[in-house]
Amino acid sequence: MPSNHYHEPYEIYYLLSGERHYFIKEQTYKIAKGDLVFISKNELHKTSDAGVPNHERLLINFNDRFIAGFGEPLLFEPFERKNRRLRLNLPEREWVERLLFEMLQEDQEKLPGHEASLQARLVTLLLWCGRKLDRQDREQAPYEHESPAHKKISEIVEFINESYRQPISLDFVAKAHFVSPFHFSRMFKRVTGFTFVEYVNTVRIREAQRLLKETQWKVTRIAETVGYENIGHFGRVFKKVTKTNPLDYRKSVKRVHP
DNA sequence: AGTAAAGTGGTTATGCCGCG
DNA sequence: CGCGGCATAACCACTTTACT
Repeated sequence: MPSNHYHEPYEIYYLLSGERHYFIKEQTYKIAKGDLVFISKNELHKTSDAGVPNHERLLINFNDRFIAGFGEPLLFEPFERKNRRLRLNLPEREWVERLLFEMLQEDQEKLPGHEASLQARLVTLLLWCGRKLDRQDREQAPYEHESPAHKKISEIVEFINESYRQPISLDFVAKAHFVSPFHFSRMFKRVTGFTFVEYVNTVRIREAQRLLKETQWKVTRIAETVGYENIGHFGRVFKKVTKTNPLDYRKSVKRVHP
């Protein structure tokens, strides 16, 4: 797995043991043993320490194409809900764990038909989760924030996600939300796992990558569009996040020019 | 037009403090 | 325990300059 905080494939995360914090898109979840977590394609996410020293997890990554053939919208249900954490009871955990370990084995052994086998199990898992979430939503109260601080940061993250194209400073954001910049800086790091600038840059570069891929715009224009006033600086940040420069990225990702 | 490297002044992250 | 202030090193944004 790349250490990057967003990626093209969908991700399913299952915590076998330990405890984690998981920031996804705009909310932070406390993840306990036996929880399933769903991260959609290219969504920003970051795990951080929850005070428990060790943890084991299982990851599944897959692309649209892998299950596109089924044409079943319910498959993507878990990735489209507001609450991305699915809590399992003991019998459910046993069932899910068996499924996951079977998938792991199929993936390692690569016996004939392993791909179909993986698809079948993934579809089984996703449908089951989709239905359970459906039921849960009707029966239980919706997602609640861990604390007022989490709620506040959630709102601020949403704000940043909408306004990163303009110049944006920690000081401005903090004051606009009635918290001291000092306090905000700490709170943001604690809740999201990102520092403020780290977060803003990541969001901006992700958008820049999308534009490099999907448009023919010049790098200068893209840099401006995503909120950088200076092309040199944009290049430096881009390299730091993606390990490559804008033009090379475009070349690597564009197959045929239309 | 892009990229890279060096220099600058401003911003941010963070430890330590006090307050309620 | 949540919050705000202060000090300051580290970091970052932005410029300048030079190179492909």
